Amino acid sequence: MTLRKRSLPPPKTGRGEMTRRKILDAAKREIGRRGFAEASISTITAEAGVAQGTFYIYFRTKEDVMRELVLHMGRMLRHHLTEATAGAKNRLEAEKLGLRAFLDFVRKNPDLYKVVEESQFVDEKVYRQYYTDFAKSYRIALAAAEKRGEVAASKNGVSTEVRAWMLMGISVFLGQRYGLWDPKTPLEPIVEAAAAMIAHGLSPAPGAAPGRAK
Amino acid sequence: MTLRKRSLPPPKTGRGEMTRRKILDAAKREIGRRGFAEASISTITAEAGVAQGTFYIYFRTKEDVMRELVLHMGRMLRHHLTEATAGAKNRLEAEKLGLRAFLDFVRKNPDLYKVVEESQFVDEKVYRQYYTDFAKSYRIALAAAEKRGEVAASKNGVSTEVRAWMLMGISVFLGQRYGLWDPKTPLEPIVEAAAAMIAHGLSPAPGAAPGRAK
DNA sequence: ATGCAATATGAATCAGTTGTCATGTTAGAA
DNA sequence: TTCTAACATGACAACTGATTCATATTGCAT
Repeated sequence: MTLRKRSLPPPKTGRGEMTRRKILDAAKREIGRRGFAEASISTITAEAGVAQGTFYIYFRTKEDVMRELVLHMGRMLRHHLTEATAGAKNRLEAEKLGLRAFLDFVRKNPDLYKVVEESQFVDEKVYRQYYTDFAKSYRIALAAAEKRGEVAASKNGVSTEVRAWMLMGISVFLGQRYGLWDPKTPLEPIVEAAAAMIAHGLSPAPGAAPGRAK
Repeated sequence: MTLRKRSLPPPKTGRGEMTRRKILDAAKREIGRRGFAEASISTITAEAGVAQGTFYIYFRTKEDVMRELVLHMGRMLRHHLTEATAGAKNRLEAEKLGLRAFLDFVRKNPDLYKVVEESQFVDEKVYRQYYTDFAKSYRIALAAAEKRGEVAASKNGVSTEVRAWMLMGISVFLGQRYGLWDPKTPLEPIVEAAAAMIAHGLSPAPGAAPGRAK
C-alpha cells in the first residue's frame, strides 16, 4: 500500500480541464525548446496565459509535468504506430512501416520527443518504464513472428529481448539524427536503407554475386 | 576569429595538475550519481577535498566540466575500442568485439557514460560532435569493409551513414539496458544474439529450413 | 437567486546556488 | 634564502526561481 505522493485530483469542471491542458501544452513546448532546467514555471504559466499559482492547482512540481508528458508521449506514439503498422503483411513490413511512422512522429513532435529523452535525468523510473513497456510489446510481436516463421528463430533465451532493444536503439538514433537534427532530408532512402539492414544485416547477400569486380 | 569564451589556461605546476584532476574526478562521480542539476559545485569540491573557490581556478562553470568529461569519455572509449578490435579478421568480427568491449566499458564506467548522455541537455553542441565524430569513423570503417566485400554493398548514397547510426543506436541501447540497468547478467549471450542480428538481420536464414514444423 | 466548491490570482516567502574576493600558503627559480 | 607567481581558502553578496498562501472570482446545483 505504498501510495506515496498521489497525483493531484483531476479537474472537476470543463474550465479546469481546459486550463490544465493549456498548462501541459505550454510546458511541452517550453521544456522541448529550452530543456527541463531552463524551463521556468513562470514562463510556462505566462505562455499558457494563467497566473503562476494556477500551476500548482494541477501539478505538484515541475517533475510532475515531465511524468505526465512522458505518459502522454507513450500513448500518442503507440497510437500512431498501431495505425501505421495495421496493414502490414508480416513483421518485416511492420518494422519498415513502424520506422517510417516513428520518424514522421519525431518530425511532427520534436518537443515531445526531447521531453521523453530528458525525462531520464528527471525521473529515471518513468523513463525506464517507458522503454520497458515498449520493449515488452516488441518482444511479444517478435516472438509471434518467430512462431510464424517470419523472422529467424532466436538461438537462446535472451535473444528476443536483445533484438527488441536493438530495434528500439535503431529507431531512437535514427530519430535523433534524421528526425530531430536533419528534419528536411527525404525519409524514403533512409527507411529503405534501414529496413534492408534490419532484414538482412551487414552480411553480403548470400544469393547475390559477392565479388562483382569493376 | 570567434574565440569567445576561451578555456581557462591549464595548470602550470604538478600540484595544479593534481588538483584539477581531483576536481574533474569528483565531478564525474557526482554528476554520474546525482545528475547534472543535483550536483553542486560545493558537493564536488567537498568530495575533491578542496575549497569552493578552487573550482573556479580551473573551470569557468559546471558546464565546462561537462564538456571536458565528454571529450575525456570520447578519448577513453576510442582507445578501449581500438585495442579491443585490433585483432579482428573482418568487419563482422570487429562489430562483435567492439560491442563486447563497449558493454564492458559501460559497466566499468557508468558515471562517465551517464555524463555523456546527459551532456545532450547541457551542451548539445558537444554531444552532437561526440556522436558525429564516432559516426564518421564508423562510416569510414564500413565503407572500407564494403570495398573488401565483407559487408553488403550500400544501395544508395545515404546507406553507409544510416548503418553507422543504427549501429551506434544498438550499442547505446544495449549499453543502457545491459550495461547500466542490469550490470550482472552475463554478456556473452547478449553479444552473441546481437552479433547474429547485426550479421544477418531478422530474416529467417535463407539456407536454414524455413518451416521445420514440430 | 444564492451558496459553496472549484478555480484563479500574484505578491511574498524561502531555499539553495553560483561566483567573487580579500586574504593566506606553497614551491621552485634565482 | 628569498622572492614571486601560482595556487588555495572560505565566507558571503547577489541572484534565481520554485512554491505557498491569503485573497478573489466563477459557475453550477439547488
